[in-house]
Amino acid sequence: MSDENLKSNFIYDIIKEDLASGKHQSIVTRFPPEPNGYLHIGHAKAICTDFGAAIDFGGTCNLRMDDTNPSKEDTEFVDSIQEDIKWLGFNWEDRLYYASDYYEKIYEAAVELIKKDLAFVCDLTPEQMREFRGDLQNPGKDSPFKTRSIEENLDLFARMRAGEFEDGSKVLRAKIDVTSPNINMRDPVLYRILKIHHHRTGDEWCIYPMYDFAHPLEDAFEKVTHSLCSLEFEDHRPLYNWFIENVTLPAKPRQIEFARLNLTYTVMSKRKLRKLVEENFVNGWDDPRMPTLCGMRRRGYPATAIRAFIDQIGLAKRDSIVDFALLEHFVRTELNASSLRFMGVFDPIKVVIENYPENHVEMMTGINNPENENDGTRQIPFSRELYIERSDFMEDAPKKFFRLTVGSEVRLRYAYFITCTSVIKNEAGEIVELRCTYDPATKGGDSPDGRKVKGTIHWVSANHAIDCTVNQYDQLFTKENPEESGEDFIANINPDSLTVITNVKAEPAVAELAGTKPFQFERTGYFVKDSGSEGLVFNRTATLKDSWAKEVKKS
RNA sequence: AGGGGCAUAGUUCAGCUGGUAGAACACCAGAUUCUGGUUCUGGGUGUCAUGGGUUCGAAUCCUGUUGCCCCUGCCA
Repeated sequence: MSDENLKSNFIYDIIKEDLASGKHQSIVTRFPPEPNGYLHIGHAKAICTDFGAAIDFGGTCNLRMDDTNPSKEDTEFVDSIQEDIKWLGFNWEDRLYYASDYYEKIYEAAVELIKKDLAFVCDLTPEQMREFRGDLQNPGKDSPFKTRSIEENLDLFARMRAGEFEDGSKVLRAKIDVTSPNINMRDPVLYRILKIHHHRTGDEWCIYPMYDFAHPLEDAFEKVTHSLCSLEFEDHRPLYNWFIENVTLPAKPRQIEFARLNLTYTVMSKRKLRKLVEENFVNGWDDPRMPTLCGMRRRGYPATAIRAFIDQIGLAKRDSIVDFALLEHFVRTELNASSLRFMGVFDPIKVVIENYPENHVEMMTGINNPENENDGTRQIPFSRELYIERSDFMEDAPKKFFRLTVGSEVRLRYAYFITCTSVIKNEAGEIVELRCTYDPATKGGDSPDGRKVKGTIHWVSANHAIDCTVNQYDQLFTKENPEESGEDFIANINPDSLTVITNVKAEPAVAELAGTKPFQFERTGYFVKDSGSEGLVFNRTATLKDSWAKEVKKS
């Protein structure tokens, strides 16, 4: 990519500079997820940033499972993570790495620090360590074990590895500065004892390195040049650099932090997402209302839309909340270009065309996708009895209502002009049927006399309609920021985030074509077949923009 | 209170070495349209957090202030 077309952000500025100055000939980045949960749209920002920078500058990006805490991790997640990244369209080729593959080297690094008198084995309990650490106002105090000899530390650390001590009884700590105003520098823990089975190394290890120690080493082993992470690690950077300086390493990576993605009407933290799943506020991690990548995939969001979205939001250091409408914009843009079109009636009223012959059926030709001729056409059966959308008829219609009212003429898409002559109601006063007449000369939807109609509405033939089920998804939360001013986000869950409609009346073509790719129910929205259901079950990906709804809201 | 960060349209971001601000989305108005969709045209809605300073000239440089975020796991 040429420089002019490159997006402008502070990280790209740094990379350009490093390349121009000759500090690096080419760049290496990495995406380092911990395999302890499902990826969400926030991770997509990191993925697009890490892989994207490598692509834009002709470098490489590694995928690295940061599996240093066996108590939380599982192979289930290493599989789903790879699936999601592939789906987004990124390729790590043969560069799939695991922190656990470096355990021996990380151990050696710890030994090197001990030998340099820069690390020691500490017997303080977690509670004691907290006391000794001090707090934001007060400096910490040295551990009484900090004075152990190098030989004793070497011996003790080897025995920690050998499994001689119980979980929590000892840790290895760096000797830095317990009085540092940066709490991360107050002799941080390097290794802890965890007699837990690891999903890859099994029972080979009972001591595991902490993130702060392992991460800079992993980056250096892989000769990562730019290690991109989120803002909360800014305070850890001095520690990151301390390890890079004090351990003998093949490279000196640079950590750069950027702001995470936040989106309106959703939550992004793992803890909160887990709560939604575990307490059944949603139906699993891939529930289409979830901001997880698997959820969005099931919802029908195209990967290309997510990438375009991430591209648009930019990269910076300030905390922000991106408008969900921007994501939807890219989803609609993508889907408008690629979706098949069908007609489906969600809330039917029966229409009888009084002057149309009984038992007669005509086939009308519909265009499958006006944005792409190659998608061809289909045949749609038309007959005397039809269904139209309840909202497409009004008895006392305002002037701007361009749909069906008594005495007005509208076009039935791809069929005829019809005029409503009367309304039939039940005892409760509800409309149960509309009687209409059609103009035979308008077949196909055009009038030979050049007469115009203000509205075009969709329809299905009552006898030919097939029933399908539609999951109508809406925002999971009622507030842009569900945890505004410390509110419990659970209290702001939208009770109407899912509406299931079991008897949507659809044209027959839906049965054969709608399962193959995303489609649009014309005038309604975009849909995909639900991957978790049998039969004709569709998830609403997004509604179409609706300027009439806006008009109604105004008055 | 200590440390680390961040403040530019409603929102997310551009704005390089100083020349009174732009994009996308959102929003408003109109045109086109056999989807009230799409497309097209027009509209900037801003004390560049704030006070002071340097300068002919400051969103850009210096400085004071305020606001917001993060940090006291043997999590990452």
